[in-house]
This record gives sequence, structure tokens and C-alpha cells, in this order.
Amino acid sequence: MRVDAVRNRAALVGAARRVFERDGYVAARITDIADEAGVAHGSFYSHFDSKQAVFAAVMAEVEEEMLHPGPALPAAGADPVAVIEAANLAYLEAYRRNARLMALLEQVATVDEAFRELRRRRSAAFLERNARAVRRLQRAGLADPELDPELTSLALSTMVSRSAYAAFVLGDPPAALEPLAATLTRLWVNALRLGAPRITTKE
Amino acid sequence: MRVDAVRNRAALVGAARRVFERDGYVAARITDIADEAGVAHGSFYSHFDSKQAVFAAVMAEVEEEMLHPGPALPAAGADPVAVIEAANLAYLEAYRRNARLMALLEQVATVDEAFRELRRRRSAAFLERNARAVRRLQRAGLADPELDPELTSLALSTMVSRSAYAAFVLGDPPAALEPLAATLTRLWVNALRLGAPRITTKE
Amino acid sequence: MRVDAVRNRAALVGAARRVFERDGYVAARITDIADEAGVAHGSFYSHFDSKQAVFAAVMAEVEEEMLHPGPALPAAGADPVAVIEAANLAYLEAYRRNARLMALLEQVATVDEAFRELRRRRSAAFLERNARAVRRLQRAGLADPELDPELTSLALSTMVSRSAYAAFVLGDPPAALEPLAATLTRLWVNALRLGAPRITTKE
Amino acid sequence: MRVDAVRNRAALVGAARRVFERDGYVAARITDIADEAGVAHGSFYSHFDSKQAVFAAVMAEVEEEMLHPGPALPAAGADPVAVIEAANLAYLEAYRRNARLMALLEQVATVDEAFRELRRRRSAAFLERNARAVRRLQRAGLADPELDPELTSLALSTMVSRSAYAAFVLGDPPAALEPLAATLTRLWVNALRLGAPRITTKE
DNA sequence: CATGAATGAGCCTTCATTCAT
DNA sequence: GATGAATGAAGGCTCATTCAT
Repeated sequence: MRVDAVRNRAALVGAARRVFERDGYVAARITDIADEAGVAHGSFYSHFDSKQAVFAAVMAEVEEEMLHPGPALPAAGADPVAVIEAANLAYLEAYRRNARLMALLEQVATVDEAFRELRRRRSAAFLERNARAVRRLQRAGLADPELDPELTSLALSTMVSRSAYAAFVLGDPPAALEPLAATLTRLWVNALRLGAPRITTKE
Repeated sequence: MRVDAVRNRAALVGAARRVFERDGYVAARITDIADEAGVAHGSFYSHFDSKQAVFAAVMAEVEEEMLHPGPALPAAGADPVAVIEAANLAYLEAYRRNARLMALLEQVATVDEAFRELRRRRSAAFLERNARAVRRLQRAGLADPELDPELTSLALSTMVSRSAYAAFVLGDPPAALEPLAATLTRLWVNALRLGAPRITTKE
Repeated sequence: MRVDAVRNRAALVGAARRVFERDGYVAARITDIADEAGVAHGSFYSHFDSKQAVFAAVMAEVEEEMLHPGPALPAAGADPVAVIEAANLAYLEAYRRNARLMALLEQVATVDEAFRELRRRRSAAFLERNARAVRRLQRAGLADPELDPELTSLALSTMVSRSAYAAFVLGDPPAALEPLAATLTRLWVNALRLGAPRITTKE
Repeated sequence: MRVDAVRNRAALVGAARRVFERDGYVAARITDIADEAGVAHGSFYSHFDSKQAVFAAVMAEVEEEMLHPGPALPAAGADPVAVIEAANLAYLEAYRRNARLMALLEQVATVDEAFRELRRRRSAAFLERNARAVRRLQRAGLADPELDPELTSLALSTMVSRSAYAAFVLGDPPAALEPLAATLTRLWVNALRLGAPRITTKE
């Protein structure tokens, strides 16, 4: 019976993803998920305690791709612009691939305190890392020294992730990826003044 | 009885706002709103058809302050930096004043198609106006000519409004307003290269 | 204000009739009647206590035409066949004119004990009269002496009124009146053996 | 749990029948039916969608006995009078046994379009069959040739079924069955002139 | 573990009736 | 009398969760 159990659990996670994507987290019913998975309603509870629990399992499947609030800033050595460009592109592609799931995460975060908290903790770590990168670039004389590193990290990450949301989730039809990536990268580079540090100094 | 009717309607709108802010849109029950307003449950339906309808009434109360996805870009004549600074400040202050309501709107937009649509239409008008401003600044040689006006408008507006959300709604405690305003303004100015038109030309 | 009062009462009765005919007695709401009459809901209660009460008022308007469960049997002197023929025709015409109201009465009688009782009392008087006529015809040697007068009265009245219901209320489209009248009259005459008194005697 | 399911469904149908008979279709509440059946309110919905649905199930139990609007006319070969007599008796007995249910059906037919339609379709088939029998008797020179077969079928069927309603449902106390059967049979035979075909010809 | 009916708390909604103006 | 909002009892229905088989 072990095999059945594993199979049913997987079926439930897959079904939950489809149902969530189709109906949204709030409107999704346990019943629908069980039906979609082709198992009895009662069997749901052999594997998950609640809607929250399946949702966590669904999210775990795409964990890595979607946790970041935006692309990472370059380490000191690399060519900053190239790194930002690559990161933006990668992020937008991942976002677009999981657009419906991202909308879902958005909804759940507004509805469920536990997920809101989880999300906050994860992005805090990320923002902190990015803030350190900003500081590093400033010390190296490569970025606008006037900018507050933490707030800059927040604002730019936010700009990318929310633009992706607007473009791929709200956009009907979804916006083209490449022009958006190009614009975001240029805005980011401009915003940090990565391209013109010495000139800035001259002024 | 005209007076009672007006009073009760107002009481319901006020109660709805409190209940929504306290429990969220999804968890709020008509029953709670009526109780909070001190009227019979049935009376709710004398004034509103549904939760959606009261929510619309609640929103109408703060309409103007909250419609914008971010600050407006300056008209051609004015000092661009000063205008952006003022707009950002005004926007952030309005946002902070209605922080709970903004969180609410966020939730409702993810849950209710009608509000999502309404929001889309409103921000579209705003983004268009901002895109025109970007184009004007580019023609005047004041802004980075490489930037796509529409996408830039989207990204920068998004950056401000979402940073406000992160700072005032998710932030615990809420972030300080002025450093955020200063950072956003500087990022915006940098991003457009408003402060360094000649330098851009040199490149 | 007297005039207004009279006018409103009349408006309510007329509106009630329309609403009842349109929606049926059970589904009709006081609210609908007041709306249809163009008066405030509360005004309904200035004139009537309940749905029953308006219904009684509506019925009073067509009282005479609709109370009979079927046509009356002839008095001794007249030509029995001619009298029955005339009565059937008159009854069917009245029924058809008020077909929707008759359907209504049918419904109310199944739903409301008070009207069921009222109807029973009224038709009892009528049936008794008819039974007396049967008895008279039997004594005069004009009708089948084997027939039980009361049950015959019931059966034949019932046949006419229920056929009218089937023809004009359930029938879609409503049946033609004259062939039905002719058939009912002939059945009635045959059933009583009015046309063949001597033959009956011979048996 | 299969056994429980079957048992509860049966309990609900039985309870529904009792509640319907006691309170009428319109006044019956789902709650009462569930209580009467001794199951939780929610369980009702495991088995039926609506009041209509249980009612259909209740009716299905006595289906055959009650579908006919009256007794069937004899086939050509048999002794027509004996057949009619037997059919009337059988019909009246069935009717009396289910008198309360018949009252119910009466009410539901006035209130619910779906059941009205169902009933119409069923009785149409029956009436057609009877009309064919009348025509056959007429061709065989055994029945009054002046009668319209369809309308005669309607009128006589109607007479029997409605008399049964008056006698057993409205009658308080219910009328005796046998005299009614005798009278109806004689009226029917007379009406068709089954007993005196040659005499009719003489006239 | 799977099954799927049973459970019952909970919420929405309707509508007859009242009543202050 | 007219008005129409307020009232609140009443019922329908949903759905997460339990549990006997």
C-alpha cells in the first residue's frame, strides 16, 4: 500500500496546483482537490491537515525559482551590468513560467498570516544580501553613494518583481519579456549610477 | 425616517471599514459588519447587495488618495526633480495614512475579478499619462533616450507603490517615511538620468 | 385623503391579481404586490392584513362567475337538454375568461385550509341543488333512476369544471371551447339518459 | 458505509413522505425532513439536491398506482361494462390508499412547473390510449358515434380522478368507495351509450 | 490507508411585519 | 393614511472534518 500512498499524495499535490491556479486559493475547496486528484474526499486528510498544508506542498515544488523578490546584485568582482542583466532575465523567465502560481502566492500572502510571515522572512534575507552588495559597490566607488543600501535594495527588488506581476499576471495578453528585461536592467543600472561613477564624482 | 436611513448607511460603511481592516476582506462576514454597526442583519441588505458593494462604498471614501499606482511625473516646464520629490512625498503620506485600507485593496484585487478589472483600468490611464511625460522629457533631452516610455512608467510607478506596501503594510514596525521618500526620489531621478543629461550625451 | 385611500386599495387589488396570475399565490410576495401597485410596502398593511386577505379581495371581484363547480341542472319545466347546453356554454366561457384566476384558486385551495373550507361549503350548496334536480328528473321519469343523485351531481359537475381546467389552464394552446361544450353536454345528457327515458323504462 | 447510505436514503424518503403528507409540499422544510429521518440536516444533501428531488423519489414509490388520470377503457374483445367496472374499482381503491399523496401531487402540480409538465406528458399518453378505445367502440357500433373521442377521453378520465379527489381527499369523512364506483361506472357506460347502441340507432 | 457518507457549525439571504415620521 | 427603513425570525445550503467499514 505504500506505493498507493505515494501516488495519491502526488496526485493530490498536482491536483491542488491545478485547482488553485484555476480557482484561486480562497475559492478552492478540499472537495475539488480530491475530485481533481481522483481520490475520495476523506483521503485528503491522510496526507494533509488543511488547505494551507497542501498549498505549502505545492509551493515546495517550485520553491527555488520563486522565492526571490527580484534578481540578485552582482558580487564585487564580476561585471556588474552583465550580472544584473543575466539575473533580471533569469528572474523574469522563471516568473513567467510560473505566472499563475505567482498570482496565487500573491493572494495567499494577503490572506494567510503564516505565509505572509514566511515570505517576509525569506525576502528579508534576500534584501539583506542585496543591501550588502549595494554597499560594496558604493565603497568601490561604483555606485551612487547617496543611496540608502537597504531601501535601495527594497525598492529595486520590488520594482522587478512587481513589474513581472503586472506584465505576466495582470497583463492581458502578457507583455513581451525581452523589452521588459532590457528596460528593468537599464533602470537598475541608471538608478545605481553604475555606468557613470567617475562622472558623478566630477560633478 | 430619512435621517435614520442615512445614519445607518454611514454606520454600515464605517463598520465595514473597521471589520475589513481587522479581519480582512475574505474573512469578514456580513453579520459582523451589521453587528459592528449596531443594526439588524437584515438592514444590511437595505443598503447593500453584497460584500462587494459595501467594499466599493468603503473605497469610495478614500478614492482620490489611493487610486494612483505611484507619483505623477512632472510636466515639461517645472523643475522635474522638485516635482517628483513632491509627488513621492505626497503619495507616500497618503499611502501611510490608509495603510490598512491599501492592504485590503491588495487582497480584494487578488480575490475579486471585478475589482481587479477596475484597478487595471484606473492604473492604465495613470501609466499612460506618465509614459507621455517620460517621452516629453526624452524629447527635451532631459531623460535617458534609451528607455521605453511605457515600461519605464510601469516599472517606476510600481516601484513606488510596492515599496510603500512593503514599508507601511508589511513592515513591522512600519518604516520611516522620509528616508524612503528620499531614496525613491533619488532612484527615480537616477533611473531617468534626469540629473545628468549632458553626461549621457557624452557617452 | 379618502380618495387616495380608495384609489390605493383598488390599485393593490388590481396589482395583486396581476402578480398572483403571473407568479402564483405561493410565490407572490407582498413586496411585489406593493411595487406593482406603485405604493410603499408599508401601505399594504393599511388595507390588508395578509396575502390571504388580498386574495379574498381579488376573488370577490369575480365571485359570481367562478364559484360554481359546474353548470346547473335544469329546473323541471324547461327543456332539460337546452338548459344543460346553455349552462355548460356559459360556464366554460366564464372559466376561459378567468382561466388564470381559476388556476390560482386551484393552487390556493391546495395550500390554504381556509380557502379549501370556503370552497367546500360553497360547492356543497351547489351540489345539493344539483342533486335535487337529478332527483326531480328521476321522479319525472326523465333520468336514469339507478343513479345516486348526490354522487351523480358530484361526478358531472366535477367533469365539467375539471375538463375546463385541463382545456384552458393546462392546455397549451388552450383547447377550443365549442367542441368541448358540445362533448360535455352530450356526455351529460347521455349519462343521465335524458335523451332516452322510455328506453330506460323498457329495460 | 454503503449500508448506512442506503438506510439513510430510505429513511429520508420515508420521512419526506410523512412530512409532506402532514404539512403539505409548500410548508415542508428540509430541516423537518432531516429531523424526522433522524439524520443531520447536511445529510439530506448527500442524497437529494432539493425538495423537488425528494418529492420525485417519494412519488416514484407509488408511481404505477397513481399515474393514471382515471381507469382505462376496455379493449375491443372484452365485455366493455365489466372492464370499466373493474378499472374504476381498481383506480378508486388505489386512489383511496394514497389519498394524502394524491392531495400532495395535486398541490405540487399547481406549484411546480416541472411536475406539472411531467404530469401533462404522462396523462397525454393515457388519454390518447383511451381515445383510441373510444374510437374502436364507435367503429364497432357499440358507442355513441357523435362523441369526440379525444374530448370524451379527457372528460371521463377527469370525472373519475377528480371525483376520487373530492371523495377521498376533500371529503370529511371520506366518502364510501363502492357507491361511488357504481355511480361512476354507470355514468360512464351511459355517457358512451354502451348499453343501448341499437336503440340509439333507431331514433 | 482508502472510502465516501454523516455530521453540524456557520453564513447568507429573504421577507412579512412593525413603526417612527 | 402614506412612507420606506428597520427588524429579526427562518431556512437554505455549503463544506471542512470525522469515522465506521
